[in-house]
Amino acid sequence: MVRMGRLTKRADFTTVYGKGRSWANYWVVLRAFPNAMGTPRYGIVVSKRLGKAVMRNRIKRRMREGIRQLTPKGGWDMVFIARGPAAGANYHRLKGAMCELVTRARLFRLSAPGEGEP
RNA sequence: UCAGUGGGCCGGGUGGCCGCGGGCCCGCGAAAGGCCCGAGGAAAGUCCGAGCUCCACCAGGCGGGAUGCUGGGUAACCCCCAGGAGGGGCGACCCUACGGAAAGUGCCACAGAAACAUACCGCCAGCGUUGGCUUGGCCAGCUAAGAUUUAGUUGGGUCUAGCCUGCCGGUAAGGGUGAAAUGGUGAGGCAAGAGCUCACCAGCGGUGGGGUGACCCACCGGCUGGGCAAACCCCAUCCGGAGCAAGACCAAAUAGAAGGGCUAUAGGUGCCUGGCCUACCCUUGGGUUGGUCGCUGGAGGUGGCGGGCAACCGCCAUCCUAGAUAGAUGGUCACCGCUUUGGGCUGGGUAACUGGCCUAGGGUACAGAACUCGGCUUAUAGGUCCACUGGGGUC
RNA sequence: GGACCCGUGGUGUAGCGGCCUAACAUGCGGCCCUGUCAAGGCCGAGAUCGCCGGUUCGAAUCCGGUCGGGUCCG
Repeated sequence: MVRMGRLTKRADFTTVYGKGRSWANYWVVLRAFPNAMGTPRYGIVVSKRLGKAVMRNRIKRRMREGIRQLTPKGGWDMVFIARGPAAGANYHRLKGAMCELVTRARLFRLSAPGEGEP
């Protein structure tokens, strides 16, 4: 994931948290809010409650890989928050959970249909 | 072969597809392309010690902290090595906050005579003494037989012996306790006892010898009075404080905001003093909360030679080996290792036992650099190597 | 990343090395009071003092280690 496509500042996270809508399932919470730059940006939150540093880094790497496989439409800031059961989920289950949330939020690009199924 | 002790090392591999960070080259370019590099033994806990940066600087004191057998190593250390002492183990070997209780203060609950000052109970009876009782002798009086005398009885004013009580004295052996009781055991000795004497052991002091030293060995001497300093403390040695969110620079931004103190006044990183420095300082409120540097080549790794018992040190050669910043070093699939459980086939051996192949299933740890090193501590599936100890068997 | 603080009944706090078999408040259970509830009164239960070692005759307390919570920084 290129630097431009990431949420890096505390303020960006606060904005998405405060003003954005949210969707959730058993593993992941998605919060999203439109931005002004026309390209999507992503953020990942893994709480310290999910494990030690090795476990948290593994979850973040799997979620980054999941985001890389998605092609949503631009102009939105999205924050994926891992919930407790995500610590025990493998990559495919996490990707499926993230795809489901993006589909429900109708953030997939219209020109690339059929990306919904994991 | 079984059980164990000490030390070292490894801690998955190969391939496909899709990706990430950094450096260099080529580009106008953070684009595309090419080449190279990219987690650990603990990266962890942040428990010690340093480098580095800032606090303007210097000196002294107070306060505080740390260490604590000896000698070395090191930049330094609560680290490491070697040795001593004490303790544990049959042994290889292991463990130890291991200075001082004759500098002072404090504490030692309950129990106990008593917890550190010597009293109490008890034991002894040589000498003196108060009172009482008993036995025997002596003396005096009375009564009976009556010649001195004998017997009985009364009285102690006298002596002796014993007992009780009190004072004085000799003792520290004994005193159900307690975690701990004034050296221990045995023998002699004594009025009773006691290192009072003797033998052995433990402790103390002295002399001589060995060792750099902790300490050890030998001889001699007199005779010995508790524990706790991870209680305050004393002694010796060491330590200024904070920490890379240290700190420096660039850009942007609010506002020239309010209050207070101003020539010995304010400030100067725990406090005080002195020198000295700054001229403005302090408090409140507000703004920025972006980028670059610090940032990775270092008490560095590997090999050889030399010194040293060792830790380690010196010289030479050679190598460059992570630098992220919502935080890279991966995701996924397949196969193979390793290990373990069950089943089947099979080899060696009389047997106990031991090996090979196939198949089904399980497991494959602890854990992620964040300024950098040296240590310590803690976590860790499994595997492997070396040296050694004890028991059993065979030759 | 760094610097610190705290662990004692369900909860919030006390607690001189021996009087600790651990105190107080609140909460909990039962009884009394009341027509009923609250308040009040009486009684009771509830703690391996986070865990593991060490010092001491003796540890909640002193000293190490470890685990779990929490706070602060520019």
